[in-house]
Amino acid sequence: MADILTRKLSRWVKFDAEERAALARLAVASRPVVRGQHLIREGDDPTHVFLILDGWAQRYKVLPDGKRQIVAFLMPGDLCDTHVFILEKMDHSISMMSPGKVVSIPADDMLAIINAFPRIAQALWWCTLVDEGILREWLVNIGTREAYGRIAHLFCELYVRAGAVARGGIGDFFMPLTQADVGEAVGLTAIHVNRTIKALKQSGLVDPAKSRLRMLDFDALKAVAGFDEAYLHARLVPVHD
Amino acid sequence: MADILTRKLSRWVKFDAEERAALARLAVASRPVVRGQHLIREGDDPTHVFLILDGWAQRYKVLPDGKRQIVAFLMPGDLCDTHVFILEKMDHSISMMSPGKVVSIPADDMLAIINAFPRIAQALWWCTLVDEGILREWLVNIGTREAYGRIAHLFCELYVRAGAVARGGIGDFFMPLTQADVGEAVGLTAIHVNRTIKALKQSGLVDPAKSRLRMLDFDALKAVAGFDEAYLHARLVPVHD
DNA sequence: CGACACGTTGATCGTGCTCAAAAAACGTGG
DNA sequence: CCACGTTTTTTGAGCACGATCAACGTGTCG
Repeated sequence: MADILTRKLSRWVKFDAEERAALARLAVASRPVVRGQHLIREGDDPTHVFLILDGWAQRYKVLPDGKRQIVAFLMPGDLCDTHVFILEKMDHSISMMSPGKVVSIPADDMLAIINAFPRIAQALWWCTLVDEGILREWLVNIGTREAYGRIAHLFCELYVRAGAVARGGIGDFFMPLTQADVGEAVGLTAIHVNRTIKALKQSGLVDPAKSRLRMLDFDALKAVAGFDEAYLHARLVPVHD
Repeated sequence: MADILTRKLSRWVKFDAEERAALARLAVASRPVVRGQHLIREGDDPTHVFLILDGWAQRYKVLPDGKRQIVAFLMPGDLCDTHVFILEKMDHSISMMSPGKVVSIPADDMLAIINAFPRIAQALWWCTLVDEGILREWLVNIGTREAYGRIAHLFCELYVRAGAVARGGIGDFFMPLTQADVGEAVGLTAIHVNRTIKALKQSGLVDPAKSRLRMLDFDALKAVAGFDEAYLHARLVPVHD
């Protein structure tokens, strides 16, 4: 169960037994978290790194006028910034979007494993670079696409990242976003998101149910989104849930 | 001249003589580059890291329909992704926006210095985290602010990052962006950027000249932009140009 | 069963886009 | 140094995507 991190990192680097053991040791003390619970808040001094074992989280910033912008979604296997603890203050918050399980890894443990296992360090670097790539792609998404393609693109990304891609481009996966969340992620009003999703539904591309997204025609969705998954730098076998 | 990197990194970590020497050795073989010249292109296999010694560069992605999105501006002292070479393929391009000078650092040299000098490694991490913070802030900017505040925010950031902030909030600094560049960075049409800059000018906030931006009232600009520089995680003395 | 979160819909308004064109600034070669 | 082409800035008019305001439905859980 708790080897999600190992499985994720194994996409890029093949580990030996010792490395696997070291990774497994990181994730021993998991704790349950409820929906809406914060892992860390803007302004906090980060002393730990969080590993999501189960559930989805969101990384976001709030403006003085109350507007929120979600800047990332975190899913099982994702590590919240391998090195945040270098900074003195978080410049954003992270909260759970669904109940789940997380592990808090002390900075020292993180540094120790990085120093002891260069191949693990490299895999973690890979993750960091992929996260940055995702951030850039979100910028492209918000900056250049209009609502229809923008939401389609987000759905494509989540589908791939969730490791849920199935043959035939038809499937169903856990996706605990409210329409308001989608809006805050792609820079649209919840109302407009609602209308746009309705259009996507009517085009026979997706069919959102409670906390799930049913993918009806992934190829068509990719086409309307202009989705090219190269930026995810995925390799080897995807993780399944 | 070539110690810009050292000066930048010294914002966060104080180096001893040996560390300074190692950093200086990285930047020996600089080469001149012209405006528009590419340092690396999407799809390339990155084998080097680039250090900008002089001039500004842009990091961007192009969509099939020809739309461009600039995802970062790079200025003197900036390193283009300490670890890109881990990836097999660039997912974006980097080109010069002005003539300048750059250094190509082979991956091995980069790794060597990181392994030999933990404090340098830490400073580079800091840079990476700041770059990510900037990316997140851009997302917030495009996702939540409308044109006026959006462009104001970009100007604030560039002013601070250029190390040009002067007492009184009045000053003048090198900023080689065309209005089209601004548009591609913040997700607006060049035409709308033009009208919006006109408004900023008429409000007495800024006054753009050829390749320069004259800051007329930084405090007022910060106010309309909702600019909070915490995300730049700056410390100690800023670098001056 | 009642409260609250989430989804859905309508009507209207406005920011920013599109298309079109011209003026100004710039760079390059004769 | 001026002529010329190119890039950049500027302006106008009309349109559309998405925001805003205002309800109302629907589901879920205590």
